[in-house]
Amino acid sequence: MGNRIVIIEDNKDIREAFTLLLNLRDDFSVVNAYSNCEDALKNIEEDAPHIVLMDIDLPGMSGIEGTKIIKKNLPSANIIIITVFENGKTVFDALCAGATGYLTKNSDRDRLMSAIDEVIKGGAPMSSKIARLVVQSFQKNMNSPLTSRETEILSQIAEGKSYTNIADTIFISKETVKYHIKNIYIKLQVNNKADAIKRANEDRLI
Amino acid sequence: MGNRIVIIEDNKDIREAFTLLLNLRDDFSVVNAYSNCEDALKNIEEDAPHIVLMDIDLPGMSGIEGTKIIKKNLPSANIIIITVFENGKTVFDALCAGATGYLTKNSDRDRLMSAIDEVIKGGAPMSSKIARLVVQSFQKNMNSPLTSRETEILSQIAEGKSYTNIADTIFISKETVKYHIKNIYIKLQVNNKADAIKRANEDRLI
DNA sequence: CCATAAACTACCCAATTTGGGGGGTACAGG
DNA sequence: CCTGTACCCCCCAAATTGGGTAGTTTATGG
Repeated sequence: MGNRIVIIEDNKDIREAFTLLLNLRDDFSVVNAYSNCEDALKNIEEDAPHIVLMDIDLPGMSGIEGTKIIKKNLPSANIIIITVFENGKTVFDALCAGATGYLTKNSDRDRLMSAIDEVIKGGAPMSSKIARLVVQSFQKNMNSPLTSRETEILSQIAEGKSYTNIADTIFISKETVKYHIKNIYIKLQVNNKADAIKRANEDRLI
Repeated sequence: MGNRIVIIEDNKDIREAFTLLLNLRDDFSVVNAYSNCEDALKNIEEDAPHIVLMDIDLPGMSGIEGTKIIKKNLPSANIIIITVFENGKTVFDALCAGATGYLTKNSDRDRLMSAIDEVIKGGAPMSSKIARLVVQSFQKNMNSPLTSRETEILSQIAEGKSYTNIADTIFISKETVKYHIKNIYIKLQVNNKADAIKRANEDRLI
């Protein structure tokens, strides 16, 4: 029951260190180690990895692009990103692309091992800061200037509904919907739907 | 430097077991343990906890409602949910309410300790299944019927932009935007914005 | 090399939506 | 009693939307 592992990392030293380290475990088997996504993709179906350790900053295609394509061609692969990047955009791009875990490169060797174990057990290993970023992305603004009715209506605006449609779903008149939207626009200092939705997302109002 | 901890858990045995266990550590100090949110909220500012261990299924106000109010009154508090629920809705409601961590009740005592350590270090401890749920919530559909241009335009529709606005931001004519939207509607089998956005969210197209 | 898909542009039309301006009632909490 | 919130109604002009039809160009793959 050796778990098949593929490594994609352009730094030769790191690549070889990972390979040696992981092969020490008899339930792990590094089937291939590549220096770029293009080469890895040529063999991804034959390699049939359960787990891919993926760098982001690679020559040619980025690890995020590579993640998308691997998940398309081999959806069962669990991809763990290992990178120096810990800014929000990169993290969320990687997760959207289909990454299962996200470790920063300061993680020690034990953490790498335990991350793979976690993935096998159905988890999603992340470095502390990354996990906090991810969790914070769900949190709503606790000091919204909007009333609950206004928030409710703004949510539906963000779903693309028309005033008429909103009125029908929350059982008030269209005129009342307009009344609330006018107040929302005043409070958010905007004067159209798009800007209101933008503010709502920026300020986590919905 | 004792980290102030408050426990909110209606089961007396668990509440007392947690209290005893945590007080074994000299860097932890359980300042109070309550059986419901209402009582806890009366003293939350004097208790001034760094960390709150919170059950969800409580008499009176739920732990999720309680989390919202605590985060409103004491935003610096880090709330760790400890519960039997591991369904998606409950998890996301808790995170939206402001929870920093989420453990299921089958977690062992060491996990409880390490979770608190993680929170103090700036992390967001989650049980394996929960972390996977959270990470999966970001993943896009790899088999979208839409072309990349269509996806791009649908995203902007979902941001509440008008055709004109979209046309200007991606430097194509308004007529071309209309052309793409017609095709999007055909592919998604809808005939208006709201339904398209709904389908896009259901099928994780954007 | 040809077929196909994708991206692009254009014009027509009717119905709906939107944003802004008024005006009002009712109820709850400080 | 006053303020905030929620509710409802009218008017208006401009913009948006959805649907139809009719093309060009570019790139990719069989």
